[in-house]
Amino acid sequence: MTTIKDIGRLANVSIAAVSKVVNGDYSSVSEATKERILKISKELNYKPNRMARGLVTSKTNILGLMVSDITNPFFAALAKGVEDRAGTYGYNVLLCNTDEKSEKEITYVDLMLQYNAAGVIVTSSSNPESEHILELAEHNTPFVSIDRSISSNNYSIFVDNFRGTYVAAEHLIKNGHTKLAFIGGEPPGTGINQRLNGYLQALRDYKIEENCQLVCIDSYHSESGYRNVNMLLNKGLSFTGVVCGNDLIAFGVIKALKERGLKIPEDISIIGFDDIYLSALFDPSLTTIRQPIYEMGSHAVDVLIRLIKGENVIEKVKYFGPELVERDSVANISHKKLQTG
Amino acid sequence: MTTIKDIGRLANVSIAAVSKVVNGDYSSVSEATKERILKISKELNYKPNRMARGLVTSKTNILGLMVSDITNPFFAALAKGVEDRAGTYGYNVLLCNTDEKSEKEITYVDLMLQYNAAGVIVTSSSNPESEHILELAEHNTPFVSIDRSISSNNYSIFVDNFRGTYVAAEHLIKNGHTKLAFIGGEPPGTGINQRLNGYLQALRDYKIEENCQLVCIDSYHSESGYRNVNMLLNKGLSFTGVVCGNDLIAFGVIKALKERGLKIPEDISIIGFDDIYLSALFDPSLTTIRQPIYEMGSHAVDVLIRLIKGENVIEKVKYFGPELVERDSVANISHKKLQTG
DNA sequence: TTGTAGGCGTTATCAC
DNA sequence: GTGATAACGCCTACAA
Repeated sequence: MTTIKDIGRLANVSIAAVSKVVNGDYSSVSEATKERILKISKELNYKPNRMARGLVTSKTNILGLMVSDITNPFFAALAKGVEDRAGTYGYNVLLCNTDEKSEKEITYVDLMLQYNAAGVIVTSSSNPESEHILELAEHNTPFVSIDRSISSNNYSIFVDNFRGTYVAAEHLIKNGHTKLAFIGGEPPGTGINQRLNGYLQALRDYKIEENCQLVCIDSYHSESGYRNVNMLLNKGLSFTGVVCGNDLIAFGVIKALKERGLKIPEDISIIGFDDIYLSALFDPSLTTIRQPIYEMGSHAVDVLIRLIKGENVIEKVKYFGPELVERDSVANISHKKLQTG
Repeated sequence: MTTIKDIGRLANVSIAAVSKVVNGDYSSVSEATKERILKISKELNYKPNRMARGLVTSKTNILGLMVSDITNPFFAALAKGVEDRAGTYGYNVLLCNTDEKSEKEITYVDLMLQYNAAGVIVTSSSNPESEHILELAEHNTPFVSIDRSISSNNYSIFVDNFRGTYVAAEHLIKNGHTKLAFIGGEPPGTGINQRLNGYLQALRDYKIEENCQLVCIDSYHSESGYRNVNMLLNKGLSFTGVVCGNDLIAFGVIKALKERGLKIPEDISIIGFDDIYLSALFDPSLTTIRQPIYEMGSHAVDVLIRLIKGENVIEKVKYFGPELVERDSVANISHKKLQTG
């Protein structure tokens, strides 16, 4: 490990000069010494020790990104958006997979604190408790949350979840569906509640009687969709459409329905949420509510950097618009209804 | 930020005593002072500054994990295996997504070096050049590679890729297929070559004439499968089965075939590689070659920890056995052949 | 333009 | 048992 001391010795200059030059500050060194230092540091393949640097500056250029399930392509896409944007600012991102365990989340918050992360981005978690996230604030480490409310006054980014499922349910209704199931994940802050609420509101607005039995709250994995739709069917409940909490759930639902010989969308229409890249590959390709996740990740970084720099951030909470992506998992059954009605 | 100095002052002891106690070494402190220190450090919510610690010990408990595409559930599963295992050793993992760009890989290697990672795990990359990885070795940071050969003598873990595609092709052949296409990703070290070779060897062993036109090497994304199978079909080439470089490619292939009205597996049989969790959800569920990725990740950590501790590692290269997972994307057409033949 | 020196929070050595 | 104190590598006044 070569240090500025080594370079200084070989270049016959003080470590102060070396420090300046390797940090790109040439303001008070002669051209000659600058060249000498640069040359030698390259020859020795000098790499600054960030531990030492971090010790004195008490800041690093690390951004933490905490996701609850890296296995979900949704979060992978988010990670990409965050990484790309962070790169443009010269920051590196440290991806932390909490696996939906709040103990892991606590560990990672500690880690971020102990390694002096410049800032952190936290995403939704199945665990509604978030006090430990506030530790970041206590230690003056700025953070922004995505699709998760931590406290009443932190910086956060949401997709309009309410509107998303409202549009989803509405889309089904406009296609003639009146018996709609809802299968969602566990409540992560206000996130899933809003999704549930959007669905419920759509039912109300269109004067459709709501049936509590058709509402399932479980987890955000495909197994949840698989399990719950089977449960609904086993109970003998009837429905022609299901609004899913995310695309993975939708995949599970589709799997279960196919196994039972049901056809999608002819027999049952499905609508997802997120629009992960696999949704277009599925058969049928999934009609879903797109979250502009890449953009949300980018924006989170923008906000975080401003916070780090102590600059002003105007919007404390920013909502992104969800967007209906029509593909092949929803059928129009208005015609059918007229026949039978 | 409370430091050991603060605690020392409040507890009326030296920082040396505090340092010992907070590190769990009670060997040379009285019960009384120990209690006092513990109590105060808890009250002040003391967190050791790892920068400072890392500075003096010149080691951290960070393990780097470099993956080429976090969007691929295969790597997400690997990350899980690595994280879980690292946790049992008290190490934290820093997930680096290189996005298949060697510039990013270089950046991350630097980062690992600069932050004194205890060790790093590198995985396959589309980029065959790997000299920059050797920088880790130059700086005495141990590393182990998964499915990628860096140098002739680094510690590495492979799945037997050759055997994997051999078995895949053999499976198709045993089901009566004689015209087999191969669609793989770009050559990541020996990885893809081995996969291609396994396929070729199976053809030879079963006396099936190989047709270069049926071999496509592109990338590991679903688009690659989609694009290449369409190309083969557009060329008017005939084949009844395709061996895919990974499951994502297989998904793309399936998508393309369905769009053309072809039935799977009736018209064309598909076999993947990896067995990501989505393969079971697909329609048809994908017959594939399973890599025990979680176990491979675990093992990589085991090896890495031994290297970090300077312990002896017997197997420099470890091969894991791939496993055929039969599902619904392969049809037996022997019967058909007999009829027509 | 250049160099000296103090200090960041820890660990670890060595007296007491 | 306890406590000074010297590193670790770097940044940054402040002097020269």
